[in-house]
Amino acid sequence: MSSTSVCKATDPVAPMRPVIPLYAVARTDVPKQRGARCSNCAMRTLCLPPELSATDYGRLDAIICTTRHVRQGDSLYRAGDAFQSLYAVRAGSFKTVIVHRDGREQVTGFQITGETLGMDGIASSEHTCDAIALEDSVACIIPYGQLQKVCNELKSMQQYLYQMLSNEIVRESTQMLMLGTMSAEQRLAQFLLNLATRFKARGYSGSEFNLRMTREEIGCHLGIKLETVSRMFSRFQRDALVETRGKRVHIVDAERLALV
Amino acid sequence: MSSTSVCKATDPVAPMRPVIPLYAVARTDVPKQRGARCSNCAMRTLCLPPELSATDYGRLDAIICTTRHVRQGDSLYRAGDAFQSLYAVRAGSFKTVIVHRDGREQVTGFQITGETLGMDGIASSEHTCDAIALEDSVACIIPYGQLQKVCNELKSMQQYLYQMLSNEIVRESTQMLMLGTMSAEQRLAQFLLNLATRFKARGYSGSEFNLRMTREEIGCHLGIKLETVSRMFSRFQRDALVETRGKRVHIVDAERLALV
DNA sequence: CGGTTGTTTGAATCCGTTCAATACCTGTGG
DNA sequence: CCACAGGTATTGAACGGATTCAAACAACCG
Repeated sequence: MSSTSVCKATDPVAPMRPVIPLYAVARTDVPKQRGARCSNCAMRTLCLPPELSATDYGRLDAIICTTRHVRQGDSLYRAGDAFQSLYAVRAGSFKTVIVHRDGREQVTGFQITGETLGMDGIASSEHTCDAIALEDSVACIIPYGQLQKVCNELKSMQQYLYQMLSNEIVRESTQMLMLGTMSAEQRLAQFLLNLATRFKARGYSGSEFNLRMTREEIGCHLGIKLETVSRMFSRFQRDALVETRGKRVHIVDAERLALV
Repeated sequence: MSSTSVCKATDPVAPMRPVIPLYAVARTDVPKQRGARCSNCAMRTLCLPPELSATDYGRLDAIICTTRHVRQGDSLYRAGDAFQSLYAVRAGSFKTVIVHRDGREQVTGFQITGETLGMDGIASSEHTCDAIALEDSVACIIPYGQLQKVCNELKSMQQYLYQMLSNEIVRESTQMLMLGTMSAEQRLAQFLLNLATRFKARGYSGSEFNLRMTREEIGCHLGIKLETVSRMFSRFQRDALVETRGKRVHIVDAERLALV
């Protein structure tokens, strides 16, 4: 999620191996801040195409020059906001939520370091969901108009953007499969294994981590009630698949968990 | 869905007002066929950006020159197939299905005339779902590589492609909301109203139409069992919201149906 | 330290599933 | 043309997984 230098530093777990060092980030909630550089960002392997030259990075540095600090619970953008930029999570984590007229809420995704936000806004020039910080977080601002210009000259970047959009489509399809066909137990198992994979890809432990979201937010993502989430955690504990203590998660037997 | 000249012509309902005339299409299942022309296709307002010049259309005609006829039940592409083209439905209709290792199936969407297929394949150069024809259908083949070239010269087309991808993301988010938060009754109501809107946008009746999919396929899309779909149809009938006779649907009271 | 928020667990209830039987529709072949 | 077959749709009754409501507990913050 974040390096120890960022945010509240109350996390004694995930950053034990700070494999991906990040710049120190002031805790003040300054809306924008210069100084971010793609060219030497530790996250660049996650949000940029792999084969970029030094001059390519220079071009991106000229575009993505601001970051935004978002306090826990605050929004990066809200449904209805004019779409102007994509965002990359530089530190911390977010949830994206769509709210129906009648108040129904669905968490459409959780985004951690190196993942991208805001692609829903391209269609209608308006965001269709809220992006809320799960902890004090930092996002890189990627102005869409300028990104397009870069894409016109940098074909690999253009291709990468198409792929990111398509990836989001595939991710959501998978989530639909989960919501449409799986039991509460299976949904939670898949959710934990998916999170584990993403943490591992970032150099953190894939078996021990801290959840940044509440049981309610997990339930709202998986289409089940928070009580059910809690019951399933208890069941996993009983069956020696996962150990939990509050937000702390230890996946004991990933293989069996996948077969639930 | 299709004009009377296409397919089995067993549909006495939807094409009663053939507002969108289509070219006659031979019933033989020829894999590819020349002769399609974007410039004078009746569907062009649906799958292309609005403000194109004659020369712009000429460019597209040079690219999208083949169509493919797909028999009911046959696939346009399958999960694992190499991604090479996007597809636009020219006549008929399709469903897209993801199949989990364990056999679980989820219908991620239904595509009718003028809608687009295949965007899931961009991410990994492989399709991730099956696209199956619900009736004898015709799809325009849009070679992705060549489309990219056109996009590089035709900015409005490029923007449109980005928007189409984003639109798909938004559509899937909405579907997730449905799967995650709504009762069986509400899901079916929303589904029917959504279909009605799309038919209406194509010049057909928004209150009377024929379903092209079975109860099982509807259920598989809505995350409920086919028996439940049937029960909800019966409930709507009892409450004078919708009248059905097999695949024939008449939405009697759309306002109340939306409030279910 | 007290108040707030988040988590766990139990018991009763309910919605959707499962299993099963019957009816229907459509295309096929006698 | 009618009868038949096979897939599709409807309906009932019993069951079960998830929800609801409620209460107790734990963790966190000012």
